[in-house]
Parts: sequence; structure tokens; C-alpha cells
Amino acid sequence: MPEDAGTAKPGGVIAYISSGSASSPESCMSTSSSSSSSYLSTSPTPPRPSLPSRAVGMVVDICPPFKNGQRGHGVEKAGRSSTSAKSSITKINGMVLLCKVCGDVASGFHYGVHACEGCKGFFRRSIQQNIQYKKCLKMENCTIMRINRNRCQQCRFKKCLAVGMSRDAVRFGRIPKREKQRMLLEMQNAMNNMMSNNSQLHSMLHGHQSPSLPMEAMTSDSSSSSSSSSCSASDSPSSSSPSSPQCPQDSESVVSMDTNSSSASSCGSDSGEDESVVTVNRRHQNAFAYKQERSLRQDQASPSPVALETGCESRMEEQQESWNSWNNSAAGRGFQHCSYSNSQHVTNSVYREESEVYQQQPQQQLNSTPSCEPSEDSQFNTQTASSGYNGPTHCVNNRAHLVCPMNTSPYVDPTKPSQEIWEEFSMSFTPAVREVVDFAKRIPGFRDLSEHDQVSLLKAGTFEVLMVRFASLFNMVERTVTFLSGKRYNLNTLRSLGAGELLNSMCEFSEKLAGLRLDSDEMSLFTAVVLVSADRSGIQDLNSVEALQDKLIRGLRNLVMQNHGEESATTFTKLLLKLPELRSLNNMHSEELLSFKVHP
Amino acid sequence: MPEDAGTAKPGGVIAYISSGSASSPESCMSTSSSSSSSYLSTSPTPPRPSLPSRAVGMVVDICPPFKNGQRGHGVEKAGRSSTSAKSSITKINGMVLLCKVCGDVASGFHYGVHACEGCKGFFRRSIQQNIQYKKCLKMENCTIMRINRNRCQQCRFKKCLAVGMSRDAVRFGRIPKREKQRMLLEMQNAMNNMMSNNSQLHSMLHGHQSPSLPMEAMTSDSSSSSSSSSCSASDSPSSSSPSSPQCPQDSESVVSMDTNSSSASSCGSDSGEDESVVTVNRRHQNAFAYKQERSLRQDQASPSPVALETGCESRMEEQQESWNSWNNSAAGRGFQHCSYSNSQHVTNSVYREESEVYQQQPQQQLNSTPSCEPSEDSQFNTQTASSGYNGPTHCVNNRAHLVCPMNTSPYVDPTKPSQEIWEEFSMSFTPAVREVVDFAKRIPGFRDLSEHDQVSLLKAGTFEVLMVRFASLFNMVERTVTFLSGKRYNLNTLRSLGAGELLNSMCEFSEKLAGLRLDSDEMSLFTAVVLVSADRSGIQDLNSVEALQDKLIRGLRNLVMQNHGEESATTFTKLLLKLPELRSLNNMHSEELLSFKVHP
DNA sequence: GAAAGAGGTCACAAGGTCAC
DNA sequence: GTGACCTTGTGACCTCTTTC
Ligand SMILES: [Zn+2]
Ligand SMILES: [Zn+2]
Ligand SMILES: [Zn+2]
Ligand SMILES: [Zn+2]
Repeated sequence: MPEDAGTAKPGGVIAYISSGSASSPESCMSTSSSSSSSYLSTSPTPPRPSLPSRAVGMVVDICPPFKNGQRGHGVEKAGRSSTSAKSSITKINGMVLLCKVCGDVASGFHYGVHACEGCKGFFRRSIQQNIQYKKCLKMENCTIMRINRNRCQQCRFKKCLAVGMSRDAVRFGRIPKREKQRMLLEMQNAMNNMMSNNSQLHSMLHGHQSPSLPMEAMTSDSSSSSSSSSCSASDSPSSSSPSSPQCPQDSESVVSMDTNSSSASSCGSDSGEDESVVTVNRRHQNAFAYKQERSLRQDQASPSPVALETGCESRMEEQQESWNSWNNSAAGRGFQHCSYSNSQHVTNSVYREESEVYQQQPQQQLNSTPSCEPSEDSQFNTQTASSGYNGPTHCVNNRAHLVCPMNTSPYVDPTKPSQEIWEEFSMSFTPAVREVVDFAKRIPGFRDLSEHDQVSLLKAGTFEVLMVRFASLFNMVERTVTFLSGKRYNLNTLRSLGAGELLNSMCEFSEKLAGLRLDSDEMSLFTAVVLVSADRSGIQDLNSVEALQDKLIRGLRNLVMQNHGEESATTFTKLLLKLPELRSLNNMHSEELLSFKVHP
Repeated sequence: MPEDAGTAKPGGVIAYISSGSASSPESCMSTSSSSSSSYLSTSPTPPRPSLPSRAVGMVVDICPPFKNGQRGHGVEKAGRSSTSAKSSITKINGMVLLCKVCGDVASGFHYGVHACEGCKGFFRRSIQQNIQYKKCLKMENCTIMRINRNRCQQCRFKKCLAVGMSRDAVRFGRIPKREKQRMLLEMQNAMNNMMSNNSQLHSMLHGHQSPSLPMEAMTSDSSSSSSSSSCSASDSPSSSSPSSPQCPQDSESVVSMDTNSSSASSCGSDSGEDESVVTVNRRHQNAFAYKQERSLRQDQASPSPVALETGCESRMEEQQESWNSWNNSAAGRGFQHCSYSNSQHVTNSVYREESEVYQQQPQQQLNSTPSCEPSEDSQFNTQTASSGYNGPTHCVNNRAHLVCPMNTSPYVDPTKPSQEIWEEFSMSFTPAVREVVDFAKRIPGFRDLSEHDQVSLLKAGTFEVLMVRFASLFNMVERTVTFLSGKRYNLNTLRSLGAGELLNSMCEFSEKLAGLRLDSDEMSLFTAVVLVSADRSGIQDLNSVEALQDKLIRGLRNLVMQNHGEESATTFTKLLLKLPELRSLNNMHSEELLSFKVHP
């Protein structure tokens, strides 16, 4: 049903504002729009400038019981006069109202109907000047949607009338309270129905950003009649052409894709100077809290700020430190996801597999030597929090950032508050971090470094160690990535969820590393080398670190020389060359993490 | 991508319009460049009729925020109504937008993309009549530029689609404020990218000179409008207010070499945005705040290119290309400039010196051999900072960022507009970058890589190469650093000027590198290895790069084995271990550079 | 007074035109 | 065909009016 967007009947629709979406109010719009458009035609995403970003999380349709002529809804407008002056959007209790004519975000109740500024203006002009529009070039039944509303004036006007716009349907003045109340109830009802009826859809909706889309799909209104067909043929001369390029996969296009999506939105709201990551997190939460216009549920007092606080307490310090280092990375560039909306989405169930994979493969690697081996299963099977979320959504959501194998799943429930997501992620990877710390402790000589330097190395090197240690999660033969939950996901799926260049680089790296065919001892030693070769800024006793590095490297060389026969020299060299690659991955990773934090 | 901004994501190019007289002489360094037109394009640059004479010089970025609450428009069209009015040119805040398809001056946002009248018309015709163009005579990958856009319709149309033109992406009506805001930010971002040293690599590869000088662009703007308006208040606590010069003294401010970002202040212009400032605490000391903005999907895919119409008229066809690629970088962040006005300070003019020094000395070095030893002569009179600079103070000036040996002097005249400072810096290091490019071209096999990959490697590796090549500028025995001007500065002096951890790390690195006692051949080969070992994200043909790396490494190993007797193995290993260190330095450097850009 | 919509305004873009 | 101009809308904002 959603698929054939064609049928749209934007009826009273409601879009829910999910606070979760982007911390920054504005930013979000981007993603959503793309996704939305796409489902329709493959066509490129039409920009949705007008939609205030914070809008939308999901859209719900409401079908207002009364037909237009009626008045009344309780509503609030995003004050434009207000400081921030978001554009004026009409919402009710956090739900965004959509234009009944075209599905764009409504700016109010105009001429008896919730309509967008465009349709309002169009209608005004139409009636003021009594314009006779040129005849429709098609069958006089064009579907009117935001992206194509200007293509056929006759049909647009017709639609305006059809949905009830009329000069005498105007309602002036403030909305009576009763009216408002009633409306609210109605909406809530509608929402509930939807949710219960179609949970799947619901989750998909949550994944979407664009309001209009979904709703159209679901709109059950019988009313409009016209609809459907439209999109297709007529409009789309475009579809044929423009559309296609959209989902290009060639490198070039990929680039652009990223870009597109990444439009920057500014986020700096405040001045904070040097605050630690912790603070950052806190801020985000606040931001969210602020935004959560709707969800009642998440209001709980401020949750614990830092992700790390979640599970384990022991050794937190160090871990915390390492987090900091990750977080500190350079600039975060917003990275993006392209939404290939249309593409088929696969439910991941298909890829669902046993988790043994994860547990075993990797295990061996660090094991042999000093390794840590987490207590098998339990540790890694952290939560299932997400389990409930089946959302097969193809729709890329903002949080795609967390498409990380250290997470339990690449899918994110958009309805979840950001901090919760982070916490889960944190819980998921924390055991691994601890593993690294334990591993480090077992590296002969590591404990002899000053505590400060141990911490510094861990901070700088944890990611790199994890990368090596979990390289086997990236299976380039099957083109899948195994997450900590044990599930495997296809690369393409992950990409469609927002994974970008970092994923590619990691795969690249893993493949090459695997190609060196190290045995477990070598791998352990190499991992140790990786750790002590981590970025040294901040190290106090450089010589000691260097000495340790030297020692380990010699050991590694001997080991390699011993095991790899003729290729030994080459293999050793190649191993060393993995170090700068790891450093690069580390940087990319840091940026993305940071990016997530900035824009959860 | 990780490293510097330069990565690829289509962004927009920006050019600054310095209307009127080609006043800024300096900026025109491009002029000279133009003369050295590319060997590529044989034909002289065609005049640019359509472009208002003041056309572009280089592209760069942009600027300062205009005030918003006001009516000020971010985007203005050159009045067409006015008599002379050349065609309508869309500019934002003084920056000309360039056509995303061909690079000509854009006349507006057409079909979802900033495009020129030509491309707009072409696209319209194409979709209206659903024209099937004749097949491309070449490889269907013609580069579309203003001068040749009519040569291959198929490719032109393809490019149109590729950049996102589509009927579905049409945007009518006035540009939403937030949209404008966003564009501005993007431009800023683009500018920042440009600023990054990698910039003009592409053209250099072609033998061109870099078009521009970075930032003049922002100049006027900043001055004109109150610009950074917002910086103010909330955001940046202290430093921001231009009027009140401050001299931050906190230890924090003293951080990095290039940057001293500490007092970063974000200038979020308006509250409405969903901006959030993230403050990151990096490596203990350096704290900088930056705002990252990312919108998931914005409408127009990437920011549109803009051209600065400076006075100089060099044309940028090809350069445009490179710009595009640079700008493509991740769009995610939006930076703002805050004008810091610092107080006291001295014009560095005093320190200005001939550049011959740089030009010659260094020159030889990479040519045959790598090392450079600036020292020696009289040229290098170690001059102490104190000389003309009255405030050797510990008072770190905000711009301490540019305390970089690639500059001519660590002192910065605070009264100088930020862009001018950058320009000078740019002029200072550009030759060195060119040197790197030339060096790269001479690496056997490098030219066999695809152009894209050559550029990618250069983008990622230029800093690292420079670091190796100029390592000798760091004299750890005497504890001095020789700047490109030939002058030497004491480490402590530099620290007092704001250099921080990066400087330490660089010294560290240089010392260790020197300890390996490589001869010039080894150094050259090592430098080549460094380049081909640069971060590979974005590389298209990984295998080729790897093969080249392999070849060079073997060569290096042989050479080392031959020269270093017993220590050879160790030396070689140590050399390889320098690679990750370089990567780290590169990251730190990028961050600081970025930081400078963010908070000049 | 505050909220909320009708109408007005005018920055901007789609399309059409017609010398090249 | 091209693309500089022109004409005709469009729609983001704003002001003015009505209603609570
Ligand atoms: Zn509408
Ligand atoms: Zn129609
Ligand atoms: Zn063009
Ligand atoms: Zn062609």
C-alpha cells in the first residue's frame, strides 16, 4: 500500500514530530525529503525546503471526521514571530498537519482546509482573479503532490475545490478551545488506529521523515477519487530521466550522494567552550527533551548523560577515556546517507543468522595470546532492545550513523530517544572495549608504562585494536558484515541504511588483512603492536613507548619470518603498512561518531 | 575524508565577487597563474561574455553571515531590470554561484540545481521534448565546462541529471530564510575546503597554477556587513565580540600550531537553526568548538558552486573542476567566522621577506633529493620574534593558528582581515604544494594512476609529504624552526605564539626521522612511499595504488638494505612506522587548520 | 492581548521568445 | 539548437483583520 504512492489523498493528515529525529531541529529535513520522494518515483529527491526540519517523524493520517467545511481544530503554530521563527507550521500536539491538497506541510487552516502556503496562495489567486486555467493536458485527474503541484493548474484548482476550499469556509480568529480539544482526540484516535492496524507500517513510518509520503499512502479517504495513476506517466517525463541517476552507485555518484545528503545544517547553538564529551551528550539530551513535543513517554528526567554510564562500572575510567578520544576527533563532518529510497528493502530477517559467527571467529584471534575473550555469549549478547523493531525500512534515517557492527543492529528505531540509542550502542560495545583493556594489560611491558601513558595509548588505540580484532566480522566474500548480535547484514543493506565510506574502507582493510593470513599468535602480536603504535600525542614517556613498540615489533617480525617463508618480508611490511590505514580508519570513525553525537 | 576537508563530496564552489575594480592585487595571484595556462587546454581562455566583467578569479569562499533578522537577502540577483544589468546572476552575499553543470555563472536555482541560463534552457528543452540525443562521440564522459558545453549534448544532459536537475526538484517562490542560511553555511564550508591546502592540486597536476587565493573572498563581506553578527552573545563567550579585543590567555588557547583554536566561538547566527555547538576536547589541551551542521537531506544536493568575482579575470574552467572536487567534501559542517579582533599586534609586514628563499632553496631539494636545508646562509638570520613584534607576549593571539613553518612568519598582524592572512599563508605555501605535485609527477608510475586517484592521493598526502620534506626545518638541536622566509624561530617563542601539541609532535617526528640518517635518495624514495601510502578513502583503483606502493616500498627497502648495513632492517621498519605517525600529524594538522578556518 | 487566517508583497523560477 | 531576456506564475513572509 505504501508503495503505490500514487494514490494519494492527502486528507487530513498528520505528521508526528518525532523529537528523535535530529537534535537539531533544522537539520533533519533533508533526509526525509529524499526518502519520501523516492518512493514515488525514482526521481531525485525533491527538496523540501519549506518543511521545517524538525517536523516529521512520522506521519499519520488522520482523516478528520468532519469534512472540511467544518471548522475547527486545535492547533498551534510554530511561532514564526517567536525567536527562532521557524516557518509557520501548524501542528497539534506535536503533530504536523499536512496540506490537504498537495501533502506539503500545512501552514494553517486556509479557506476551510488545512493547506500549505502554496496552495493557499494558489487558491487565493485563482478565486480572486477568477482565472480560467488551461486545460489539463492529461486526463484531468492529475495527482497533486508537492513535487508536481505546479504542473497542472487545472487539476490543482480542482483538487482545491475537491478538498473543500472555499471562500466561505474561512474561519477567523483564534481556535476555540473546545474545538482544539476535539481535534486532538480525533487525531489521537486516528493514530492509534493506524498503529494498531498496521504495526509494520508504523515502524516504517517512523523511519520516514517525510510526512507527506506516508500519509498519502495510507490515506484511506475515499474521497478524492482522482488520484492514483497520476504520478506515473504524466509527470514523469522526469521519472525517466532525472530519476534514474539518483541511485547511482558508481563512485562518482556516490560521492554526490553523500553530499547531497549531508547538507549541512548548523548546529551550534551555544557557546560552550571546552566541555567534555559528557557535556555534549548532555546537551543532546536536552535538545531532545526540548523537542519532544510529543512523546509522552520519554519525558523522564534527564537520563544519564553519558552512554558509558550505562552498564558496567568497572574500569570505566579507562574506557571513558578511550571514548573521549574517539569523540575528540576532528571535525565532524556530517556524513550522510543517501537514501535510496526506493530500492528494495530487504528485511533483514533474511540475513538473520546465528550469532555464533561472531562469537567464534573473532574470538580466536585475540585469544591465542593474551587475549581477552569475553565471557562468550553473555557479554556480547547485550540487549535486544531493538529487537522489537522490525522496521525493514529502507528509509534511511538520521541515525544511520550507528550502522556499526559494534552495535547489535544497523536498524534504529527512530522513535527512540537519542540517548537511549546511544546507551544501547554503548552497552553493546562496552564489553569489547573492556576486552581491549584487558588485552592491553596482558601485553608484556604494557603495564610498565606509566598509567598516564597506558591510558593515552588506550584512548588513542582502542578503536584500532577493535578494528583488527573484529576485522573478521567483515566478510568480503559474502559481502556481509556480522554485527555483535551475531546477525549478518548484506553490505548493500548497510549502505542503504546510511553506511558510507567508512564502511567501504573498513571492508577494504579487513579484506587485505585477511589476505595476510595471520595465525592467531601473529594476530595477537600484531594487535599489540597496533596498540602501542597508536597516536602518541600526549604520551609522556615517549622512549618507553617506543622501546615497547620496538620490542613487540621485533617479536612480530620474528614470528612472521618464521611462519611465512618466502613471503615473510612482504607480509611483515604489509602488516606495518596496515598501521597508517588503521590510523585513517580511526579518524574517519571518530568523525562519524562525533557526527552522531552532534546530530543524533 | 578523514584527513582534511578536502574529500569528496560534491559541494559547491564559491567565488567571491569582488565587484568593481580588481582591487585586490594580492588576491590575484591567480593572475600569474592564469598566464601559466594549462597545458591541457590549448586554447586560450575564451572570453566570458556573459559574465560580467568583474568575473571571477578564483573561487573561494565565503563568508560571513549577514545579518539575518533583517531583510538582508542572502541571495541577490543582479537586477536584471536595471539597464546594464548583465544577465541575472545569483549571488549570495557577494558570492557568485556557479552552474553546477558547466561552471558558468548561475542565474538561479533551476530544476533543483544552481544552473546557468544555458543549462537551464538546455535541460528544459531536453525534458520537454524528451529528446534523445545522439550518442557521445567519445567515451560518454565528456567533461562539461562552459567553453565546451555545447560539444556533446548527451554528456551535457547526463551531467544535468547527475548533478540533480529534475522537474521534481523544482522550487518556486522566494528562498526560505533558513535555506539561505544554510546555503551560506555551505558556502562557508566550501570555502573552508578550499582553504585547505589540497586545494588546487588538480590544476597543478595539469600544470596549472592554482587559481586562487583563498580567501579574498570573504573579505569584503565580512567587512561590510556586520557580519558575524551573531557570533556574539551567547555563543562565544569571550572572544567573540569583535569590538572587544581580547587576548585570551588561558592556557588552552595555546595549543596548536596552526591553530589556537581554543576560544572558538560559534557564531550561530540564528537561534532558529538547529544548531548545536559541540565542544570537543582534544588531546587534553586543545579545545575547540565547532559547529557542525548537517541536514540530512537538503534540497539541493550540494551547495552550489559559487565563484568569486574578484577582479582578476582568470577563467577557471578546469580549475573549476578541481574546485568541484574539493568542494565536494563532506558537507556536513557549517562554520562561521567570527571576527576576532584582537588587539595588539603587529603587522607582520615587518617580517615579510623575499620569497626567493623559499623558491629556490626548497626547490632543489625535492627535485633531486629531498632534504632541504634552509639553514646556512645569511638568509636565515635567526631573528627573534621579539624584533618587531612588541607583544611577544604570551598573550596568544587568536590567529596564532598560522604559526606554521609553511608560513613566512609566525607573527600575525591582528589588524589584518582574516582572509588576507590566509591569503598570505596560502601564497606562502602554495609553491611548496606545487612542488609536491611536481614531485609526484616524477614518481615513476604515479602518472599512470587515474587522474582521480592522483588527485586523491595528493589531497590526502600532501601534508605528509611536506612534513617529511620539511622535517629539516625543525632543528631539535638548536630548538628552532625555520620558516619559509628563512628565518628561524625559537621553539619557546613559537609556543608563546600559540603553537602547541602539534608543534611538539612535529618536532618529535622530525627528530626521529633525522635520526634515521637517510641519504637524499632514500629520502626521496621514502617521500614517494609516503605519498602513495596516503589515506585511500576515495581511491578508485585501489589495486593500482597498492601495486605502486608495493613497488616503491621494495625499492626503498633495497636501498635501505644497501646503505644501512646491520641496522638496515631496523631502519626500514622504523621508516614504515613513520607512516602512522605522519597520519596522526596529518590529522592533528587538519584539525587545526580546520579550526583556523572555523575561527580565524 | 494573543492567536490565527485573509491578503498583499515581491524575491524567484518555469517557460516562452527570438536574435544568433 | 542556444541562451539572454521577458512574461507569468509561485510561495515565503508580512501586515491587517477577526475572534477568543
Ligand atoms: Zn498544498
Ligand atoms: Zn491535470
Ligand atoms: Zn551551465
Ligand atoms: Zn560526450
